[in-house]
Amino acid sequence: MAADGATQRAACGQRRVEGSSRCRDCEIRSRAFCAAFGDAELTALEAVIETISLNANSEVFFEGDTADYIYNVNAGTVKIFKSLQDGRCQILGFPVEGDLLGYPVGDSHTYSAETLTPVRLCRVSRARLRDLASGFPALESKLLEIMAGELAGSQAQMTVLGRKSAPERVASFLVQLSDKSIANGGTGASLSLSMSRHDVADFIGLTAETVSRVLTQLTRDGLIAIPQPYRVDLIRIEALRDLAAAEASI
Amino acid sequence: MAADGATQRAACGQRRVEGSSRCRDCEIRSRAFCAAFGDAELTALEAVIETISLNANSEVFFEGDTADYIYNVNAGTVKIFKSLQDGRCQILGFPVEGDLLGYPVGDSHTYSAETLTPVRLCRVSRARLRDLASGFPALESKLLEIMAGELAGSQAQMTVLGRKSAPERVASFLVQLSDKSIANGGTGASLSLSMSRHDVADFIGLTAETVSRVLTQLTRDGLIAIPQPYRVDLIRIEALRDLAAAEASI
DNA sequence: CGTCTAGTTGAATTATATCAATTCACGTGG
DNA sequence: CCACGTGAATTGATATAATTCAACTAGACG
Repeated sequence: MAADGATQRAACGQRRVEGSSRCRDCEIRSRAFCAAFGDAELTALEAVIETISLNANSEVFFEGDTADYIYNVNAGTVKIFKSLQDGRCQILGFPVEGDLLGYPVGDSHTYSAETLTPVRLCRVSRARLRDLASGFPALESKLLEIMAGELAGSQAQMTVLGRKSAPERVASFLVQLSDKSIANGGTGASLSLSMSRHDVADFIGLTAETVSRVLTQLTRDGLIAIPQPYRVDLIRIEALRDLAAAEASI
Repeated sequence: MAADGATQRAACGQRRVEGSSRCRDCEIRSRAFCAAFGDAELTALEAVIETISLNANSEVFFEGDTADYIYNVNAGTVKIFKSLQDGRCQILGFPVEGDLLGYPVGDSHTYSAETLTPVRLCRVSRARLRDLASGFPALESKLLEIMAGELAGSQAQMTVLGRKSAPERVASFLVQLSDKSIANGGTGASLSLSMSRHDVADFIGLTAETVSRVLTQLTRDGLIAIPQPYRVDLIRIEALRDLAAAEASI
């Protein structure tokens, strides 16, 4: 469904820059950093933003690249990850619509970003954004809020990676996707995955085989159902939450 | 050296509030968020900050507590961590002098904080800080910069926890401490640990026994020396870096 | 001088990784 | 429309890194 084979290099032709967009009409603006801008400032924002379309499996940027731009995901799913020398990979997250890609601080990107599905992005020059920000303190507030949210998420994921068992990790991952789906207006009961088992494994610190085994076991136990490989129905979501939430309930 | 036995609850008497401090004379101001304030604004800051002294092994706050204050570590070492229901623990970091404790966003603390050594803290009411911030946009910039640094650190640690072997984890930890020591003006060759083997284990996702075994092996291999349990000399630091840096060198 | 805790070391266990077939889903081309 | 080929997912057998359980050692402190 999502992956279509060869991880072909994103030729320039694949990266269609579609010119300035009309932020006024943007459906996800309220969820993105652009929410910081009032109607009055939108014109300035529109002049600075470009929309880009990418195929599945194309890179957006690499770790270490000069960070001239930051991006907002408009549609589709991206994976952001760090690579080790011998090919090991740690996926840091799966940004979707409304999520920020790249950080407003620092000279170079601290992770690589690659699309999992066809993706539409808004691209903003960091230099221009900085110019804008000087006039709108609300923007830095919003960015601070976003970064704090990401930091809290990273720390929760550190707990998953450092201290949870394989079934707990898988359950945590599913519950997390479910919550995100609910936040975006879905029911959270039926998930459409846009990443492979291997990507799931690289996110929660396991191997693809172990992820597969755990999913099979969860299916046998009646906690989930997998009608198609890229679809997961959460049947007994409270049981999944219990498994995931080895966390102390505050 | 650091731990002195029972994790006694911090009685109120141990939390000595010493009143307002003179930020002007603060030696670590340049390294803390207060660096955002110019000489002119320091008076306002001084009126809002309180200095607090804590014994070793006292809690600063718990995960879930209402976050009325944020803190700056002035001296000593703190551990910040998340707990699971059954007692498992993931340590997120070991803030030292100049580091921020608690985040300027969100209603409650997302982790617990406990001192490892005697600690001096600056405490600022978040409400008052917010008032100050409205006048000084530089403060939010500084906080954004700090949060971005912490986020990058968390993501690096995710890679350690998700994808590295036990020796690589220990080496990563030692190199990280060494770099921090260098950044603070030390040589980075001789480390004074303020945390137990168990705390190290809870930070890098291992058990205390495994940490101990790896340290013994690194000693046998001549990469480090451990003259006292809480002191580690890095003998062949390049070899340690190689071991730690399974990371792709950009 | 004895007690207590942290640390180290050893032996046995186990969860997960690794290696190796199958099976499955899906797009392609006949 | 169906056979085929391809990559992903699943399943099984085995290996192994790290944990667990347990004993022992060494400082620290009363």
